[in-house]
Amino acid sequence: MTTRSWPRVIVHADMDAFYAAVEQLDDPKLRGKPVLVGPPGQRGVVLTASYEARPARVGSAMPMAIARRRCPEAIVVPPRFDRYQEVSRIVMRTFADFSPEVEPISLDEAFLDMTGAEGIFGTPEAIGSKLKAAVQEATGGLTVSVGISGTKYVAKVASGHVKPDGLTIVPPALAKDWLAPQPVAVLWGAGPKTQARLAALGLETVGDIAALDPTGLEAKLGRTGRHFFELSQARDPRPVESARRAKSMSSERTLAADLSSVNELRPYVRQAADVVARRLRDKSKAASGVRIKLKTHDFRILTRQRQLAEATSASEIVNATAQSLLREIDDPGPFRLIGVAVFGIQSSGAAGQLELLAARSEGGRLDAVLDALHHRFGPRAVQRASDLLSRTVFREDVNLDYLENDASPDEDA
DNA sequence: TCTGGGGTCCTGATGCTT
DNA sequence: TCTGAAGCATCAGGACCC
Repeated sequence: MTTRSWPRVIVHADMDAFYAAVEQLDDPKLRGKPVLVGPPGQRGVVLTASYEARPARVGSAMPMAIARRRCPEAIVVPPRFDRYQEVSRIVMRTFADFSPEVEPISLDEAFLDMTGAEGIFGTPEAIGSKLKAAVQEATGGLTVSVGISGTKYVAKVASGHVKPDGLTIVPPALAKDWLAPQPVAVLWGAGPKTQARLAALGLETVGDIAALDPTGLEAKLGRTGRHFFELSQARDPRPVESARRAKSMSSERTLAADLSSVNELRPYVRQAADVVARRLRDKSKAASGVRIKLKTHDFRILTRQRQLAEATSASEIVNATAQSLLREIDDPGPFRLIGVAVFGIQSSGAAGQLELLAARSEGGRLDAVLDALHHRFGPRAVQRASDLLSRTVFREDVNLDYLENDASPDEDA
C-alpha cells in the first residue's frame, strides 16, 4: 500500500496495558499473571489491568474492591509513576526517531505526523512494523498498538481496533466506510451520558450519525452534534501538535476518611498548594489563577476560583488564595476529596525571557535571541539559555513553541 | 459494586464595558 | 443622562479522556 494519495499520514501509537506491562517487565515473577496496578487500600480504582486479568472482566477505572472480587488471584501492585515516566521518555524518544512531529497525549500514547516519510520508512505497513519493533527493542520488550490513517481521529480509533500488539491501517479513502459500523462509543467526546442521549435518538453506530442532516444533529446536541457529524465523515483537520503546553496544573487527594469541618481541610489545602507551586517553579512557570475543588461524600463537585493580580509560583500566594477560596464554601460536606489547581500558566524566569525574546526578535533566529538576551540580562542568562538549548536538537530557525516545548523535556515526557 | 488523579473543553449564568 | 444591546471575560459546573 502506498501513501502517495494520502493527504496526511497520521500514526497513533498506544502502549499496551502500560503500567502493568512495565511492572511485568521489571519483575519476572509477575509475567504471565493477572496484575492490577492501583492503590493497595480499598478507596481507589484500578489504573491498569494486565491482559491476563482482563478475561475476569477487570479493567481501568474499576473500583479496586470490585476488581479484587472478580479476580481474587490478581496481584495488586502500587503504582510507581517515576518509573513509568522513565520508560515513557524512552518510548517518546523512539517515536522522535521516526518523526519530528510527535504529540504526546499521556505517558503511554502519542500521535506522529509521518506525512512525506514514505521515502524513508516505506509503506504504512512498514512504518507500523518498524515503529513497533523499535519500541520493543528500546524498552526491552514492551508492545505497542498502532493505528495509521489520514486523520488523528481515525488513527486513534484504528490503534484501539486490534490490541494488544496490533497494527491497523485505514486508508483515508476507506475511512468513512470503515467507521460506519462502529458503535457511537468510538466518537471522541461521547462518554456514557452522551451515548445515552444518542441512544435515545435511535443512533447506535457512527454510520447512523453520518447519514443524518448535520443541522438537525446540531440543533439537538449543539456544537457537539456538528463535531460528531464531522468525525462520522472521517473529517478531522486537527494537526499533530508537538509544542502543546499545559494550561493548568493540579494536585488533589481523596481523604482516607471524609472530613466535615473546613478547618480540618486546611492542612490538605496547604499541602496541595505547596505541591502545585513547587511544580510551577520546577518548570519555570507562573500561574495567573487559583482554583480549589472539593468532592462531597455524595460525589458532588464544588469549585471556586480566583484570578490573581499578578502571575505567581509562590507557595504562600497560592496557599493564601486557596485558603481564602475555601472560606467561600458554604456546603456542610462531609468532603471526600480536596484539590488545588492553578491555571493561566505562563513562562517565568529564563525560559520565559527566552520565549519573549524569540517572539520579538526578527524571525525568531537563535543568534538574534542570544544577542538580545546578553544585552538585556547579561552572560548568566545566556548560559542558562544555552543549557536549555543544549538539551534540544539544534535548529537554525528556532521558534518560541519549539523552545518552550523542549526547555524541560524530562517533565513533559 | 462503589467509584483516582491529572488534565481538557464546553456550556450557561452573570457582570462589566462599550 | 439614561437605556438597551452586543461583546467579552469570568465563574461554576458538567462531561470527557487517559
